[in-house]
Amino acid sequence: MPPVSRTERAAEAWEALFRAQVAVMRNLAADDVWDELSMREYDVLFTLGRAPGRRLRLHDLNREILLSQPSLSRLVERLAGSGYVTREGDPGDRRGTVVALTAEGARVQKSVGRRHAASIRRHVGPALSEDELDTLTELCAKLRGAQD
Amino acid sequence: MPPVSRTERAAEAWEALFRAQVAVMRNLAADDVWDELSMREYDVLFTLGRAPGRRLRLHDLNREILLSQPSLSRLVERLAGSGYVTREGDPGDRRGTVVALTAEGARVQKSVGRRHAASIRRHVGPALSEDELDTLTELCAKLRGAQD
DNA sequence: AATAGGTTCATGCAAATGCATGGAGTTCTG
DNA sequence: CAGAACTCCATGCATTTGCATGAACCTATT
Repeated sequence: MPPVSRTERAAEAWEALFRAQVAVMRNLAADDVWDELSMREYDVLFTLGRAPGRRLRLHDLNREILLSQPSLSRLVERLAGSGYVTREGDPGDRRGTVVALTAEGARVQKSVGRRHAASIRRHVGPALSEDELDTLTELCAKLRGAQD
Repeated sequence: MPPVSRTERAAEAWEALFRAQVAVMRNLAADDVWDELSMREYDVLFTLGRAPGRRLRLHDLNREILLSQPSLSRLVERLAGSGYVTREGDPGDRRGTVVALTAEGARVQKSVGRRHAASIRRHVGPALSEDELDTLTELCAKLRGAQD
């Protein structure tokens, strides 16, 4: 067996992470829980729900969501049209737009989230031991923390 | 500290994996290596390059690529227009379309792939130790293997 | 062997996405 | 403090995507 360089290990790890994400995502997407919200819409509402005051600047939201700035702008526009979020100017920086989760948005997020969590339990839970799940969480957090 | 259920561990692990994927992906996308191919196009050419005979049925390709069947069909159509792949009927199953990497397609894939690998080395390599990279690879492979 | 049911792929069409750009506001600089 | 440079967001426009559907083919049942 030839020696494996750090570069090769990094490439392997990323490849494995990416493919695992694709495989799991496909199964999660196939589960019948996305009747009220698309996955991306859910991601936005979920991220807002975690934020202090259930509100975020559009720009900050954009750092969590893998979507271009104009696309996120329009996704939020649609969510506002559905009554799930509101958009108001930031008094502290008048360029900014603050996106806030509404009560209805929180309700829908929780409703979908409950079913989504069950879906994750089914697809991810049985794949690894509890220790392995913890290790995976730790390594992914570390990897994420090292970005930019 | 309250006890943590298996369901919660699974949700945490998936959340961490997903967020890490987003963060790394963002950095990889920002690197200046995508002038000849988009990331999705690269993914298709890369996947074909690994396949036996550098060719795959469209349906099999679709299992590796996170894209709907019609979208992949048209992405392959565009790649064929660029001369990077060919499409021919499968003699064994005349419903099928076999997508094959051309020499030019392989050349472009390698050219982009070299720079992409360097990009991965920079963004993923320093984040974890070599043992941790190996562990991450192993856990992701196991997770992926447990899907469907 | 005929028919029903399933599989694989392509196409019409509406919706979503990204890029380029511009306007409004903020911060930096000399 | 004037103006240049930068930041944040929205909009026009072309491209890409997904959904619904249909055509062609394969397979199983009787």
